[in-house]
Amino acid sequence: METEYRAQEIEKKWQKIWEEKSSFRAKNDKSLKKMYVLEMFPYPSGNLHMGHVRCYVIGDLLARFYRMRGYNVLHPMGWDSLGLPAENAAIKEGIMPQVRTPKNIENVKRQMKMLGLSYDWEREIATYKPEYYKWNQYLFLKFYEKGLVYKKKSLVNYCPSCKTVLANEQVIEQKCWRCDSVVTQKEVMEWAFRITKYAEELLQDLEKLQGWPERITTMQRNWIGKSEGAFIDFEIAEGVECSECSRPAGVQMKKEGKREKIRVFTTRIDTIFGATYIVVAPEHPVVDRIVREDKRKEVNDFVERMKRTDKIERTNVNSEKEGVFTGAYAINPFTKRQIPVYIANFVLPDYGTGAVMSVPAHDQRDFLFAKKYGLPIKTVIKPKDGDIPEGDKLEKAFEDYGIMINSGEFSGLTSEEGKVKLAEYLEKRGEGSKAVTYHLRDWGFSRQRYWGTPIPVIYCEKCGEVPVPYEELPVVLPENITLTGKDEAPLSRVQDFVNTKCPKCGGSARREVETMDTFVDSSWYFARYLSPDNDKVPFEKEWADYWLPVDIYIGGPEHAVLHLLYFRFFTKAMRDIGLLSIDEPATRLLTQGIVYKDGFKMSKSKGNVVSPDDMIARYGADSARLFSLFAAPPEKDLEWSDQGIEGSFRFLNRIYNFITSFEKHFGSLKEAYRNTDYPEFDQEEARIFRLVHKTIKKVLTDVEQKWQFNTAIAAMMEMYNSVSAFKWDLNVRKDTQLPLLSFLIRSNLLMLYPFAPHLASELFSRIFTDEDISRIPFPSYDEKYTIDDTVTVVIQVNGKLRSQIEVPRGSDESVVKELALKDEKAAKFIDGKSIVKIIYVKDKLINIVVK
RNA sequence: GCCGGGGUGGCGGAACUGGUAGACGCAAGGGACUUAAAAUCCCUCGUCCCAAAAGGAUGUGCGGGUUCGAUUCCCGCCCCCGGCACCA
Repeated sequence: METEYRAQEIEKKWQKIWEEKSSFRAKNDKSLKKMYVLEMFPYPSGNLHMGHVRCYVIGDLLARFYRMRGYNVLHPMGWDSLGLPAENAAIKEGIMPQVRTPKNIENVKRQMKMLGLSYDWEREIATYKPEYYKWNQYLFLKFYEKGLVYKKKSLVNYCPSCKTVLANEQVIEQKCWRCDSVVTQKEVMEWAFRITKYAEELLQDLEKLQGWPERITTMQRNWIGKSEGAFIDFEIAEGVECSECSRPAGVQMKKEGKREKIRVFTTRIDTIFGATYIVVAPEHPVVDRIVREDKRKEVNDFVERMKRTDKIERTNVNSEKEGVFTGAYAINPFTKRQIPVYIANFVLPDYGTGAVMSVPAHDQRDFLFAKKYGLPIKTVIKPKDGDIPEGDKLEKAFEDYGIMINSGEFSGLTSEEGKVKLAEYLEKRGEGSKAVTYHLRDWGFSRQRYWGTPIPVIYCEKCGEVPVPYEELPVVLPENITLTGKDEAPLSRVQDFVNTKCPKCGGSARREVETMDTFVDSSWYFARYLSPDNDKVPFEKEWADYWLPVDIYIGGPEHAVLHLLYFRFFTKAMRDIGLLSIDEPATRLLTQGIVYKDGFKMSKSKGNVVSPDDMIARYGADSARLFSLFAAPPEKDLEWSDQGIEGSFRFLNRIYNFITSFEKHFGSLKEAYRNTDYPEFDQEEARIFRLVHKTIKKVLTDVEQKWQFNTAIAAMMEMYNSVSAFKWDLNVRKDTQLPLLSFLIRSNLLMLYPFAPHLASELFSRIFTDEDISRIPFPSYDEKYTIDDTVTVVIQVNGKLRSQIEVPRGSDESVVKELALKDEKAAKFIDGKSIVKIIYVKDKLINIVVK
């Protein structure tokens, strides 16, 4: 490619200048209006691809733009550098993550610098460094004190071949991603964050996130899954004997003489008169207490089988619903009838109360179960405008709201009324209450892995579980370890690490050997950028109060309910321990679309990666940046196109050639700059002048308000197409055209700067000044120049476009009407017909309706 | 099944609060320059009718509706993408 525009040379030059001048340092100066632009920090896997590039280029565009708009911009970058890929590479290749990670970071950082991304590198952070993860441990301890961290028993994914726990992401179609063995479930003790404590606030505050895409807040809403209903206590019936062995059903009397109870959760308390059986989860602790002796073996077998069954399979909608009768009966508090208690696979132990009342007439799942096991079906709701067959004649459950029937004194109420009345009734009698449940579960964050943050807890035989004192932080990951991938928790093999002294009694004790989920690291990193070097606190409140919340957060939508939920949770938890005073971490969220290549998401494993290195070598960073922004609106997915980037490259070339063609006038152009009207402009000059103002307006609103970078670029291209077709004659019309051209070029380069900063800086410095464009205000426009004196009015006949005329702006209907009726083209469609009416939209169109 | 988002030329995509559909770019075709090619520049480019032009018809997933006028609003469908999914 032969061209005068030597992108690589120009880019190298400016990157060096920016680096030497530290051009993009954010100022810790509270008197300035601030703008915190943040991109989700990457896992440094070694190489970037165009998917990453797109995200960073969007952030960079905004960061550079807001600097020009006069903001004190914070635009930092760091490395999410703990986690499984490095550990697995270490297992495979024997290179320790401590060695590999800095190398990967170095390369990615090189690529970012080659793209000309304007980060404040002074604030760089890396989560793998003890100086960072020390604060994960600090926050753990603070949360621990607040009761936001606890240990619980839970089911996790486990690979029997690798003898290790796997993260959800590592389970691909129920198989271990590394060895292809079928993953099983294992119940282990693990550490968890009490995120459920914030369920309601996390849900409510979604309202505040007006600057987030609705689909993200909707996904979070669904994930939190609030469900309003009631708890109802069912007493276990006494004295119901087994018909075969005559033994009483289970142990019904507790010590205090109270009866055993099963609490169920329902959203349809209005159907309770139709509850003909109870189903509890096989894991439910009550099962063991109520099971009738003759059923014990059958029940135990079923429970054991369920424990072995894969959780994913068990919770699959299509799985066969099966259950076993426990032999016990419960008393329906409204009908007072004894109804059988079953255990079944489809009742989940950790949702609601782990027990449900079954109303087969009004719940399809219960209906099928009842049919299968021959349980009674009783209709208690009828449609508001019709009748319903008796339960045994139903063909499927009637699930809608309606009118209560067969419901004693409550018959005749609507479902809605019944819900309120029945809950009140129960509450009064102490047999239940209104209740709310959530789908959201606590966040189990223990990982039986090496490359993560050690959990700062010590187990002492005498004192039990003891948190590591703050002054002993960080608990550093030991390096004298060989990673084999065969152990459960690699740290458990490092005796120096495990064996320690109890901080309380000084006796011998053992350290926790599990590490934290890396989502912990990314839940608060946005605040660490504010005080990256502070070794006394995770971040200084002073600066948090100034910089936070993040104004614009950019990243992929795949984090909708993972990172973005944890990130919100941490913000609230940190607020409650006094570290922050904000409720939400980010005001505006931009989720950029995925970059595809050949129909697949661009990724290393698919082997369809387009490297920024190649693109930069061929076209330069500015072309790569421009195309990333031009190809589609930022939120939309995009197919990478090699031809597309060529188009962007051509555009930059044309700008370069156009501007440098005036090289001998550069001196006078600098002096001639002027952005106001000239009475001496001829019509064409005035048109160009106005076009520049219009383009500034378009670019400004597209970037600042609409985040539509593709149309902003299109507007600049349009302007270029017009001005390059214009016959410039700087010799004859020097007095008007020099200032016009100066205005045009200056505006053009300043507008281009956030998109293609190197080229813009280069040409700008050749003509105007060496000053950093970041400090020059973005061009402004004058509204009066964006409005033309004349407008095109469309002539329609019966709504169809027939002709168009130029008229002065603001022309009256009478004037336009006269012109329209005289119009030859339109006349053809009017002649011989009668005019019914005429609609005139000022400065837009005139529609003549004829018959 | 439920919840979101979306269907516009050969392709990526434009279109203000209902008012010229297809901006801008890519690809394609033709031409200029060149010994030739690349690069660059100019022209054409939704579909159909007409030899072509002029002109006309038609056209924003499908079918209806409201309106002088609908890509935009309403009703009923179809399809695609993403998320959740036995949630009681």
